Amino acid sequence: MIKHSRQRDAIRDNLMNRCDHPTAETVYMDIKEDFPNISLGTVYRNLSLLSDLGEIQKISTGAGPDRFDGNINPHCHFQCRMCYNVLDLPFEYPEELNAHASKTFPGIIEGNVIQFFGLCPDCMHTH
Amino acid sequence: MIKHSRQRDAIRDNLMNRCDHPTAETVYMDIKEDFPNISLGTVYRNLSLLSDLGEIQKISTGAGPDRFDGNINPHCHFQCRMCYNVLDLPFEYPEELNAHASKTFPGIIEGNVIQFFGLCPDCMHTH
DNA sequence: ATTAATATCAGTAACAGTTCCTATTATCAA
DNA sequence: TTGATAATAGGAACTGTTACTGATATTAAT
Repeated sequence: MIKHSRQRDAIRDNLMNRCDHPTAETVYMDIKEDFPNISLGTVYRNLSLLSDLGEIQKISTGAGPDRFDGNINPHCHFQCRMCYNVLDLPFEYPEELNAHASKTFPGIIEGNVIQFFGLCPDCMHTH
Repeated sequence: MIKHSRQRDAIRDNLMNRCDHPTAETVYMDIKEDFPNISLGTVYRNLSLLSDLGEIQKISTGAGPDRFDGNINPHCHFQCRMCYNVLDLPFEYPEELNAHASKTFPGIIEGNVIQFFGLCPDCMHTH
């Protein structure tokens, strides 16, 4: 049974009201302004819970810490190989991929993650 | 300047002669049979180097340690959410994705990673 | 409203995976 | 050969994350 908590609300709200893809540490620093005593462990625990509940999305890129996204609509992410920033990709998500892959796979495919990498607009110009 | 090393050869050969997707630890244990004194750090350093050189592929799934793949042909991976095993998906790789994404992205897209998740054939049956 | 049960908390220790450091050894060009 | 230096073994250190603890907050039942 899940009980309400002000800290969890603040974490959810923080993620819903931003368009970037913050790390747990970033969320922690932000929320500290309203909850000076909040613990980093609490942030991790709730980000993990919200992700399990499907309210937010966890993004593991393999470069640096995990990121989190309040937007759970299917979309792709891009990570810059110079600044490691993560951006949304505004192109239409290829919904048919799961069905396509399922045809030749003897297990059960439940979902997929598509990540692009390269140079972000900023790093492309400054380099 | 890169010098030759027997340890690096062994690491490369190990990856090339297997079809699964071992962790650094697994490669380390395997190679220890031929190089009893090899260091885990050496394995990590060379896996990272070979990956940078494009001779092997690093797979970060966000669940458990990174995996490595001696097959650098474009293909997709599947990770089981129960046993965390990583498998190759034998379907035709959607080569056009980069071009598709580039149309609406103001940066430079250099590559992409597609990962599927769900239940592998083994866990599908035993559950 | 009070109470009892317990989910969540803050704080901190522990943990896993990986990288870094140092003195020694192996490789290779001259 | 020999000299320069890349690579090594071994282990310490680091980063990101999870687990543990006793205290606190939330909820349902009285």
